[in-house]
Amino acid sequence: MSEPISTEPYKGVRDFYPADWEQMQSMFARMRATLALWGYEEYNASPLERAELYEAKTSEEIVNEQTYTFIDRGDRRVTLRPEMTPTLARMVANKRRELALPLRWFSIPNVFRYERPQKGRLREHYQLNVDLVGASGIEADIEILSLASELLRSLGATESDFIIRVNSRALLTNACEAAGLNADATRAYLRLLDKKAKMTPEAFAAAQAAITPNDPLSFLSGAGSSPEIASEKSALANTVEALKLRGIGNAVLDPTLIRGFDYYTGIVFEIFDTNPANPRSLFGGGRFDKLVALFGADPVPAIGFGMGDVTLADFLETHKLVPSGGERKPQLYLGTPSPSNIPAAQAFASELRRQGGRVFVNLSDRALGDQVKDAVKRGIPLFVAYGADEIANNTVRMKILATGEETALAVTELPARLRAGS
RNA sequence: GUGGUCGUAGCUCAAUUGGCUAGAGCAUCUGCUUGUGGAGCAGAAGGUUGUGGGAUCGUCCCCCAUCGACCACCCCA
Repeated sequence: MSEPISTEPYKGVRDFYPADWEQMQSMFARMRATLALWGYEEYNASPLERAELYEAKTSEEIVNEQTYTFIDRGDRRVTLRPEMTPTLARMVANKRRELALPLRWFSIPNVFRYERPQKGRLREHYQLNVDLVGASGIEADIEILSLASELLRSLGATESDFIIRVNSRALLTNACEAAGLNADATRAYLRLLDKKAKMTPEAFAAAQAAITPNDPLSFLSGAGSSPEIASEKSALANTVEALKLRGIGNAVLDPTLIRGFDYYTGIVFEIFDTNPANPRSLFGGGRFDKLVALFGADPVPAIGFGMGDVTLADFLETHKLVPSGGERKPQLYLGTPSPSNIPAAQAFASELRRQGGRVFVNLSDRALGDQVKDAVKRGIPLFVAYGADEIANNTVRMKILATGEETALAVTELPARLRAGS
């Protein structure tokens, strides 16, 4: 005998029992409904990708230390996708000539990172990815930011629950260039800036001095500022202003906002929870105009964001916005006075299902009273016994378990009652 | 990858601090109750105390390792 196999899921991943999955699906269903209203189409892909896909542009640390990468039996290096954007870019590049740009696409993939699990962070999570591909310019930026806001609102959040911080990678890299930083120094500076909020001013100043004698941020205005910086700044300000005019008042400029991925080229944004109990970043995104061109295709501008299910669920939890599920549960428990009635009950259930009823048929030999209890425990709202009497008379008694009320019905009336009660 | 807290029944927790057969509530199953309810009563089942070593006359309790969960870093969603 070998060791018994553990029933626990693999470290950092979750099992979804029906109640859990129902909750996930109901969260996703609302997002899908909103996205459909905005004309976004759902796509999907395999979680397996060639490892090279991530080596060019995803952040170095993620690729080196946080991916599941292995060699397959054909000596190919394979990575379990840590994020969806490179897959999207690959798919777009692959069919570049036949796709009608701009694309409004979304997906809800599971993505994988080899990390130490903790609050809001697991080794596998589901991440809504929303992208607008093939449109550059401020109107595309505004649409994506509006949609990000609308998705939270469609889940019940209000503007006071979150804040949208906005910045521009182009602005920062231009400023670094103006300050005389080379590409490596720029990257180091951006990483540093990303941590600024967590550092003391003295520590930040010292770390900055180690990279450059100049303060790149000082080139964002005044004498050192270039025409490119000026135009990017006004575009960013216009974006925030336009959002206000369109009813999104919780967007603010934040010159220290960076985001981790190296592929961002323009606007970047991040949504933060305003609740002091959960002050973390909820999700974010940005513009990645050069990613598609990596595949040798023509450049295609794109902007999008990714929203993880774990942080989103935490957000909904802290704001008491947890969606209720239940739309897919059975409506009717068909009880059988005797096991010998089961074949007839199954046939009756089939007929009810043909007419749209969601029916659960008892398979046990328990007494009818226990079957009623069973229906209550399963949360099935209606109970009908189907036995010799019902078969002989073509009538049933439909019991509403919440109230105890019983109604006598011809069997032909039952489907309409199920549709009415759904 | 670094540091910390914690692992007892399916779940939530006890166990007089190292000393009798590891207990209770909830949940499950059976009976009272063979054509319709959640209650009640009676009963049953459920444990190698995460796992493996060690120290001790003796361990759920102490030590080491390991696995897992949680928390803070790192990084990020």
